[in-house]
Amino acid sequence: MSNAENPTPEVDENKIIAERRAKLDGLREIGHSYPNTFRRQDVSVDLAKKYDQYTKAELAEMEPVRVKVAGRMMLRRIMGKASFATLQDTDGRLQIYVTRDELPEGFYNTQFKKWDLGDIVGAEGYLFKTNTGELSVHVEAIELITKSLRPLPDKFHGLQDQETRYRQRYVDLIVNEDSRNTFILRSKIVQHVRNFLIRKNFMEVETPMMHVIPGGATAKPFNTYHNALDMPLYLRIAPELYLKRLVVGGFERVFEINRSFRNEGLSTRHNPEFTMVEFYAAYTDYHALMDYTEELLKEIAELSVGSTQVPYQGQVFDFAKPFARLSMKDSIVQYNPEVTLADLETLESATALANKMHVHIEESYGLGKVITEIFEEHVEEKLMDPTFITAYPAEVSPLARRCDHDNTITDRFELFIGGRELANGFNELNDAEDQAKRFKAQVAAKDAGDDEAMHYDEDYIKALEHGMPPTAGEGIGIDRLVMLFTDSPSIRDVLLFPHMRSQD
RNA sequence: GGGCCGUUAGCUCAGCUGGUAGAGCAGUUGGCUUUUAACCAAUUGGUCGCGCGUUCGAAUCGCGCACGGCCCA
Repeated sequence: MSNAENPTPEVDENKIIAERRAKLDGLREIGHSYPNTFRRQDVSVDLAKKYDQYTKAELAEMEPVRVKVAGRMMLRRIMGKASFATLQDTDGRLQIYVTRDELPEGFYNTQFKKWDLGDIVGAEGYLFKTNTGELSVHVEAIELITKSLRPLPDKFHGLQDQETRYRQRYVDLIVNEDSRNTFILRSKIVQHVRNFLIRKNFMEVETPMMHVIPGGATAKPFNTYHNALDMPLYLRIAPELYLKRLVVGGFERVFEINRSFRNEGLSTRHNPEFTMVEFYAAYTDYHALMDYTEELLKEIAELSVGSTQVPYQGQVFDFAKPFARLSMKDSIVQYNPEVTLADLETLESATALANKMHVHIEESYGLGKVITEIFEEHVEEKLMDPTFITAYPAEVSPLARRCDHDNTITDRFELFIGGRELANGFNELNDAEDQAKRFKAQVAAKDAGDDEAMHYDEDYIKALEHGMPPTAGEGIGIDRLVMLFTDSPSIRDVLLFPHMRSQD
């Protein structure tokens, strides 16, 4: 709340708001503002489910169905001594029918007709159907529960302005049903992910969001500060290293639906804070995780769109068949016919290829990094139907276990759908000595100027030295998942309050 | 960071090659007891994102900035 010396300036007052404030003053004078005494007993969707099946005549003949409803008044049609209004409650809308002669003397003209669209009202009465067959409440008592001081957007066009929809999501949610449905579905998807993992015997945990050493991903962190401890802290870039400490501790199957923070630019695919789920399972390998992922996404497809054929921005992705599984090198060859596997065998040939394909590389890159850059530039965006890319170079996978028959690559995969990375999983590196070496290589890269490279996490090494059972772990981007299954072009469309630049 | 587009009434939008701003909805007033974006009549409402410039005159042209959208890096 703003403090007393600095009251919030009423900068954008206009005539409409002034009129509504005057109406509120009138309500206050009769001692009837912002009451919390109305107890709603019925909601629109339940009533529709139960009673929409009856005809006007049937409803008129049966024992009157008494209801008590509440909602925001979205539409109103005043026809002299009677009116219809449309109330919007949690999941739907319901029409009410109000007549002058059934309300207390004078109430209809001096109260009801002075209420505004956007006001929240409570009404009691009985159900009936109108001549045009709409289930409605014939009102016998009605009251204003919450006065709204600001006008709603156009009742027909809703709120179109993207910026206002993001900045004032509450208005967007009131007037745009699509937006409301997107976030309802997001909630269901998150719930499904949670239930899926619990069904697979994972345990949900919560680990620190403020890290002394940011780890678990290559990304720039946000800095913060603990005053009492007089120490710098970082907002987590990933929960990975804490979750694996838990596996060391004996919680062999854990997951965390986590908010993580990365200090990078904003785009249609990136928000500085984002949600993912990470899960780790001991005595399992990454093949099993790919199987889980297929199963989970197929279930979410059916939950979200009722089909395994998922439309996204004019395309359709197929979740019915097993996802393609392709090594990174094979994918480069498959999607770039002019390239051969031999081109990817040595640093020299791969560097030559990168130059030929206009892929930017640095002197310091090893073969694995060069191959990864080529993959990211010339394959990723072509991976439409769900595809697992496997065999990631060890050089770009500092936390993944090396492949038993080729120590330059790791037992790792990423899942791509619609040209976007959606998940990342691998057999976890549980060799403390190898992990220590990889951290040192990361620190060297950091010293050489790579500000996304990892720190050396001594305590994590200590944990691994106690012995971590062979484990596979995976992270799935929840925001991107929701984008996919709600056919949303921008991550901002699936974040209730996307980060925006300050308006001042 | 670069390119393109946008910003006009509370909302949705017009506003041409420069002549001082309009509609629909919402609001206000009146009419209407089964309406459906109700309807009919009258009516209020604007720092044309911000700043500088060109011009007799700028919502309109130029430059800069802010915020947003899309594309690219």
